[in-house]
Amino acid sequence: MNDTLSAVLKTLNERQYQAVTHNPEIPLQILAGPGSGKTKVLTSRVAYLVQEHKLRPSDICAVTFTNKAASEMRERLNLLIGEEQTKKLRLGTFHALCARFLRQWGKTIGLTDRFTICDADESKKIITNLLKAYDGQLKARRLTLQPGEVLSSISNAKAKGLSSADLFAQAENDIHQIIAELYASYTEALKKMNALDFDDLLVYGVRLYDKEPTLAAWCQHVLVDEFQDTNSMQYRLMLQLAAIHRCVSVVGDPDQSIYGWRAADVGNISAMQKNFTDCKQIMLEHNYRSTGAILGASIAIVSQDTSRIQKALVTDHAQGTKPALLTFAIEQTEANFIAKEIKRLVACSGGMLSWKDFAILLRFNALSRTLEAALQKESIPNRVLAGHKFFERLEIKDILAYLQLIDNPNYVPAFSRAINVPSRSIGEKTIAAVLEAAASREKSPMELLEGIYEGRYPDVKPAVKGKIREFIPLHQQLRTMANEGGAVPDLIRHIITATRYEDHLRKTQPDWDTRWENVQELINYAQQFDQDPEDIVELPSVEGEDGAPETPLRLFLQASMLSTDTESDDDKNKDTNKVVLSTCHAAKGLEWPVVFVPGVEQGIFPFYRNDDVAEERRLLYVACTRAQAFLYVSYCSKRMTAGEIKDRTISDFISKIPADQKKVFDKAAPIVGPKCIEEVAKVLRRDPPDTDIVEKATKEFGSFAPPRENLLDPNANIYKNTIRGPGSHLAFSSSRNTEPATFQPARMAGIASIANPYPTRSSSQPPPPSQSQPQTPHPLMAWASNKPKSASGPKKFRPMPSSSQPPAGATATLSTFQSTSIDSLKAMKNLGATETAGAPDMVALGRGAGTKRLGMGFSAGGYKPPSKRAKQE
DNA sequence: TCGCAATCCATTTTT
DNA sequence: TGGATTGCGA
Repeated sequence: MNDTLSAVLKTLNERQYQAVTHNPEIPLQILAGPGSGKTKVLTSRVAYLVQEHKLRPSDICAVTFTNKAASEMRERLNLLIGEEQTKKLRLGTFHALCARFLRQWGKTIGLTDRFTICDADESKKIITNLLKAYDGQLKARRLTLQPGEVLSSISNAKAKGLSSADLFAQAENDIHQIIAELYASYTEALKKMNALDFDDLLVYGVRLYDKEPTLAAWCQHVLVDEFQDTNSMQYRLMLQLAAIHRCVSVVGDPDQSIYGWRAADVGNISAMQKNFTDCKQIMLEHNYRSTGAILGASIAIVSQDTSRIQKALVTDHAQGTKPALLTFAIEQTEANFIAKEIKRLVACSGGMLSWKDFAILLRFNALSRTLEAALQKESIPNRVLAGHKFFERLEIKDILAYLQLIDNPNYVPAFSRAINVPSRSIGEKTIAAVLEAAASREKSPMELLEGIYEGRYPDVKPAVKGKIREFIPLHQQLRTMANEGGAVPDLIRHIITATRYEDHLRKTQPDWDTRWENVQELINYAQQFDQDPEDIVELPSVEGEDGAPETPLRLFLQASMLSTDTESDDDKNKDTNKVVLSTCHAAKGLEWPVVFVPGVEQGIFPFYRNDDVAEERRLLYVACTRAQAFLYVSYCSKRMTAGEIKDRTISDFISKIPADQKKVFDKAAPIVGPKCIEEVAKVLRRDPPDTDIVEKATKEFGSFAPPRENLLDPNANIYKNTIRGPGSHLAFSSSRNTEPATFQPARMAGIASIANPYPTRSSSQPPPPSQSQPQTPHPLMAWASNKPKSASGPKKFRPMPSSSQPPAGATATLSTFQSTSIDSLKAMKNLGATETAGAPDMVALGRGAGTKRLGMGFSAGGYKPPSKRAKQE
């Protein structure tokens, strides 16, 4: 066992240690509450298996729920067992692992190795086309059927292992029957174009091991993270992988099961106990993340679920600040409050908290609009987690379509897209004609076009021959390049040159410049991928059944299709100091010192379209348990819904908390004084801020008191009575009635800027004293002096001027690391870490409040929120 | 086939 | 309210 691992083992509590070192031969279930260090345990267990039990990494299969979790695990393991070993692990999502297995052994069940992975968008398009055949029938019966509906029904069926015949047999009405029929024709369509959708990866994976169980012989140990969110196909896969050696470790938390809508089945936890009768269960109930008060409130919420398995959750942390439960008149007020409150906490903490320490967690993405606007208005840098994904952007899909088509000329979605990009005046009609003609000759659409081009086949009805003069030779060239093992970046460059893609973007897209940058980023990604391909470890080969050697192109396409969050492997985003806006779902597994959960209203929590109320409750629980030190739950009495302002009521999840537990929330935002901050520093394991700064700021601020009155009045100046002294001119600007700002000259430049956390946008206000202390800019200066952007100002993210970077050599001290973070592992490894005195490293506050969505992750500059058409088609 | 304008519609979560 | 879809004319 190496030093790093033994150092980590020493940091574990008894239960954690027990879990890590548990006999590998005996199946293990770890039920781990939020913040109980489950990832640490799982990772350490892998390391332990390798180092103590001498398992070969290539014989270990570790499954995560997201790619992000996989790369986080990979990163931790790099430190624990070294990159060399980590690379050999079979680590990834079920989907990614299955893709790998199927490439290798797919022939066993009649798949070709050339299959294309079809993403949800493309699936939807296929369904939309198939649905057309039912137009008349549906209309006649006055029924409507959305493609999305059909798709999710099919997806659900697949996740449960139901065939179209099964679905048909179960059908209770016409709609069900039609869906079952569509399922059948969809399956056939995919088969014809040699494509697998996401669910198919699992379905065929299971089929593979059903047919050939020995193919799992390599697998000495299976580990599954987020086990409560596995669906029945995934569970079956786990069983199959474990069938031979029966060594399994899973980690999960039934309270955090929030993917039922994706056919996840918590029942797998008890199913596992039946399948492995000797299964050992270890509970991790010690929370290292949150204060007692936050845990108390969270438990008060989740324990309303009477069917829930009782589980304790304890913490060593202080009770801390009570979570706030706030009411607002309307969403704008709520959003404005949150923005101001973020600034207040940054100020009151003397800069110990910075933008990146705040998260606003939402039930659904659309709620972010008001908040983005409010943050923007306050010049608070922010980013939307998830949002639009890089690989879903129009310009990226255009290029990918060409690449997919080279790899698989039968893949209709790629064909339909590439053929008319840039526009060759080949529309829907023509494409339909080509597809039909191709089908009748049993050729791929590309083969047919080549035939037409060479005059071997007659042209189709809307003539196409003249329009493909350049397209066909281009395609042939690309195919040759690819077959000869050409590098993907070269292929892409060839595509964009030959199609004059840049011109095309310029002509068709208003924001062509950022799109063009994204294309460049795609090339970069491909380049990087070429040098450092994942999946290099061979799976055992099967006589005569192995897949063809992977071309760089195929590996690239597979990774692209399966990659959702590209940001994780992109370091650029890691150190961005921004407030995070995220859905509650996407926040799973993450934590922040301060968390806001707005919109806790009936209809949103629980979401009105979800029948599974218990799941919605757990979702709120997940959101609340992300918070380390401060938690704000809020709701509005009115909210704009469906274009109309409607009355709203507080969520049952809050109002139905039994009376004796009601005190878990405070009806007002907390008073954040020096003592509170000291406690927070402890919880966050950070150095407390300079008491001088806090004291001075406190004085200037009066009481550090939050707004306490009349939140229900949309025009209320909620800060009016709580901020005194120089701060009093800082009228809270709600939507309309901004009080006239009477400026009081700053007394001392440095302090004034601290005391002025709420700069108004009023034109009567002179510019803040920003240049006053260039040598030692106070942390708070950055935002305090951050001039509001003009209303129509550029939305682009501007990189920080180098002058505001942290001073060279400023390294975080050991104590600032959070105990279980990657950083701390690095720290343990790198014991030479420099200690730096004093100054909190908060200088790097971002300027310019550009919203940057994380999903794209590639270009550091210039992402614009997706425009209407960005969504492509 | 494409671009613009009128119209309609209604707010989820993601591998 | 904004956005997405549909329908029309060039």
